[in-house]
Amino acid sequence: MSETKKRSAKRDLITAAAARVFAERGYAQARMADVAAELGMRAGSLYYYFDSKEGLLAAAVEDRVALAVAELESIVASDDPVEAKVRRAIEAHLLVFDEHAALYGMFQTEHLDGIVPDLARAVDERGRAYESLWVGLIEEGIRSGELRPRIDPWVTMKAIVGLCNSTLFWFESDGGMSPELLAGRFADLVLGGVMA
Amino acid sequence: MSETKKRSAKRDLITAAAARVFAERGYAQARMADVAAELGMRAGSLYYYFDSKEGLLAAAVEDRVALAVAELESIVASDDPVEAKVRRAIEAHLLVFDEHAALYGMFQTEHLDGIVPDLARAVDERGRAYESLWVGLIEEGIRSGELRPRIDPWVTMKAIVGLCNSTLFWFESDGGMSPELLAGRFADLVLGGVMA
Amino acid sequence: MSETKKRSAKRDLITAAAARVFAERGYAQARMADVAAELGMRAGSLYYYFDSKEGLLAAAVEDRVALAVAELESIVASDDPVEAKVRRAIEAHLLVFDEHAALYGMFQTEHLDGIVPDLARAVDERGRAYESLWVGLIEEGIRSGELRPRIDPWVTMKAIVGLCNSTLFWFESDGGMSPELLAGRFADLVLGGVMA
Amino acid sequence: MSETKKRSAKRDLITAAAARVFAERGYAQARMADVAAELGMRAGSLYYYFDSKEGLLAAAVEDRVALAVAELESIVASDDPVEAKVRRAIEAHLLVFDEHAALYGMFQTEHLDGIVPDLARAVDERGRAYESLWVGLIEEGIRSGELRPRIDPWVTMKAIVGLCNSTLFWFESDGGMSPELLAGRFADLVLGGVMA
DNA sequence: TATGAATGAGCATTCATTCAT
DNA sequence: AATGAATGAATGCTCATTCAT
Repeated sequence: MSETKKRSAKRDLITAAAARVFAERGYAQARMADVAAELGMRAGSLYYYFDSKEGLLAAAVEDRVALAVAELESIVASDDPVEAKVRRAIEAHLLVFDEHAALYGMFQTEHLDGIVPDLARAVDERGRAYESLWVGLIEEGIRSGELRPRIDPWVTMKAIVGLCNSTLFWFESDGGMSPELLAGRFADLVLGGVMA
Repeated sequence: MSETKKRSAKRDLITAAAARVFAERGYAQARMADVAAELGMRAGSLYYYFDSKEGLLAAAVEDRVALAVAELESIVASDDPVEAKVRRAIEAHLLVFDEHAALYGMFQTEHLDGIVPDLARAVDERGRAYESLWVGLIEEGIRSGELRPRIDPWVTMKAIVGLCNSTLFWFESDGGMSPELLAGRFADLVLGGVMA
Repeated sequence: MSETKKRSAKRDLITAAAARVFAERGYAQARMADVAAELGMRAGSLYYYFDSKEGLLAAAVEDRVALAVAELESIVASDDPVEAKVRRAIEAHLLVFDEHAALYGMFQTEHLDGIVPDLARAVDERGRAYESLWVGLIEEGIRSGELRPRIDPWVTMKAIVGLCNSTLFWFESDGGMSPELLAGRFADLVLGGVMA
Repeated sequence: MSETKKRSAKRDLITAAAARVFAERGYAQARMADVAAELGMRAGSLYYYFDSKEGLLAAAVEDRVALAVAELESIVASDDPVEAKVRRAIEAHLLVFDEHAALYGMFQTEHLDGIVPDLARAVDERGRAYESLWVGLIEEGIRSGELRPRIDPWVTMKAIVGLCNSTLFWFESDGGMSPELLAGRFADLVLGGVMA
């Protein structure tokens, strides 16, 4: 049991390192030796914990995908007005990204379907679920009169999610601005636009 | 001259094919044989036109990067009101992306600095120039009173550009919606927000 | 006939260029394009004159190998005293080398048996004939009492020929010393040694 | 430490095999697979010990070049009469060649400057040092009256060194004659010539 | 006669993976 | 649990060679 725990802890260390390395250099450019070096180990040793590079990628990704969906689910289900929900959802999105930037970066930048098709499919499904929740939220706002009746819920969702996702390519929370503040600005833009 | 033209035309065919293949599978996963096959050729033949895989990537990218910057430049320099400029700029962005989706996709999804550092640097510079133009446009709007005085020009620029860039991951113009229409929706969102 | 002559003349130009290029870069490192460039042509054009790179090598070598043997033959057959014959033979050797340095350089420096076995065998035979003539000359000198009775004819031959051959690695007649002068010094050394 | 020793020992085995293969087939014609096969390994495995084919060549050559120079240095510095020094130097030359024929063969027969310029330069310098020692020895003999005053030290050096070097192309100590015996004959020739 | 274009075989090199220790 | 060593498949690249024009 203690052995098992130690092994599991080490696995976590490795997946974390892998997520970092994969995100930084790209999955294809990253070598197993790079991941191992990050941990002061040798490439061969990783195979004591994982079957393959793809397996390592899968493990690095698998557990953490569910988080964002669950969070958004609870936000949507709450009794807040839609405006508040949108604000909270955007903030939640950026906070998750901020914490797991390396991980989510891989979803955007890697051609995972050519590498780990099963995993890619699973991730895709999660993504669709996430998008559905957003669409539902927007439709709720339109129905309740809080959002403009003429906006296209699906396009709007794509815009908001795309906007949030794009932070992966440039935002670093240690760069002066907090993710919460950035989320506020984004929400302002999305809700009220820039026109005077 | 005719020979030169033919050669140049073939080079263009190859770079186009390369951009497609690189964008689809990712630069690292793409084999020279894939690019060649796209043209009914064999891998070795590509070396008659290009020195290396990296050279092919560079050629595929190089010439076309300047376009977007030039276009935005002329839009910003025009006499339109800022609102119209923003609308036109967003539309121009999406139109360029629609036409060269494969190409611009690579900028987002590949870790080019690890592969072709010089090219990556050059592309980066263009990107910064593009962003500067947007920031200038937003500041102009604030000064003229057309845009809200409290918005942060840089963050707003990042939001708009990120929003437009994110279409690379999902938008296909043959999917029912024209890029012009999508651009209009995006401009509505950016300018006026979603609140009723 | 005129056509044939022109073709033959061109073939000679090509073999000369090939000998030069092969000797300079080594047969394996030399590309057909290098040989062609030496003549302001393209690689493919050489195949109008020669079947293959090996054929080109063979042609470059073939005709000229007989020269040295024939010359030495006539020297040995003459009525001069052995000392004079040795002097003349050494000079002839260096003169041939000086004129066809590129060509003979290839015999020494290339692993021709791994590349053109038939040619290598033919060249080898010529070489043995050449050596036999030298051995005969030395034996003649011993018999006649002109050369020391205790020297080993074969080893002596190897020494003399090796000595002459070694000039290929350093001697250039435009470097200040004439091949005739060098031959004289070599003959002095071979005949009388260096001891006071 | 033991690990390091084992690794180093293996590296030596590989460089030895490489020297053999390179000398036999020529560097360009030799495949990494050939070198590996000589050791019962596969080509890829060599890269665990060396960076590249060129690196392997460099390693094969590097350490062993200094030997001959050092040996000649000590001979020249001794108190023997010049005649004895010359005899010893020739013998040393042939003995080194006999032991490392494969290695030194490459210096003569490969166009190393086109392949590993740095290494070629380094080897060249050693060669010049070696020649300088010989020239010095000959000048010493002339000054002391042991050698003829009229001989040209540099040409004489080239002759002696060239003579010794030429053995690389034919001499094999298991062919009946010992290198020591051959060296003796060469010294007789060099010192006293062949004339009766 | 010469060339531009294309080919395909060959080879160096990389790297995930295995395995005895 | 980890490593050093070895492997083999994959792939970029070179270059002799072919051939239609």
